[in-house]
Amino acid sequence: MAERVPEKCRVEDALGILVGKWKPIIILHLLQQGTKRFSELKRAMPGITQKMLTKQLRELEDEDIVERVVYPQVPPKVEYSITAYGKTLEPILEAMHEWGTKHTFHKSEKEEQEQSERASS
Amino acid sequence: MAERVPEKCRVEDALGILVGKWKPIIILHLLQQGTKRFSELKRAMPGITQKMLTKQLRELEDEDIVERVVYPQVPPKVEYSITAYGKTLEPILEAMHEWGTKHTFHKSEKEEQEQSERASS
DNA sequence: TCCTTTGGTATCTTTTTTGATACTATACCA
DNA sequence: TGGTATAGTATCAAAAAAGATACCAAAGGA
Repeated sequence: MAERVPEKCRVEDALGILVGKWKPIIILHLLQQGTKRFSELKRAMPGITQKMLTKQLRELEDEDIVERVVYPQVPPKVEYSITAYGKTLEPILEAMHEWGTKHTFHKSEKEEQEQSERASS
Repeated sequence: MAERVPEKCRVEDALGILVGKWKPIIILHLLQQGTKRFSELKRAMPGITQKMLTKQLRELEDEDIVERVVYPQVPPKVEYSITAYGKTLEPILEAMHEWGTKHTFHKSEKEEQEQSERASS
């Protein structure tokens, strides 16, 4: 791709949305499991605090990745789902998962190699 | 892709390598410009501190993404380049750049829409 | 002799993220 | 009357990331 006017780097924009200890997990979960309510998400992610989950969901909502629907009930019911736009993230996540899988393998290979080097010296 | 044994999510592994305020910039720069010495990298990224650049480069080196070559000279000369393995990150970065570009557009569209909504109410 | 250059390291401070904990409203149920 | 469930918010503390600044070695040049 020869670009005569070098466009600004937008990698960070994508990164900004995926980053955070919980965001990829939340997105993946909603992509794979469909609509979920708050408490279901929370139960599905052991270790996350309410505050964190709320915050991450709000940020994803602001970016139009996640949709939030409130049912006027008591006790409250709020459902979250991935927007059509949010689904466009899927290829990136898949590419990252694939690369990550290879990387895990690559790292363990490298470690073995280093160990045998140490052993023979 | 029907997976019977659900593999562990590796998105985070990829994310871990790309994340950091400067890493994508460094990787992209080295991918596009080839081998560079430390001072060239630093000059190319206004705002980065020496400490940060060193740290990020070390981490990328540890992950086998970047190679570091020291020339025994005074004053020192150290060259950095992307490894063959590091080049496998390119498709991800490209996908992210592409998505990020669309996202920038999407956001500005949304804002315009919200503004006209406010105006008509 | 002193200054410059390069590629760092060592400390300290500030900012940003993340986590822990307590608290709230309100319908329903026993 | 008291307890439960849901989806939060508010406050404070801890940890992690980033930034500012000072320092170092040793060759070469003025």
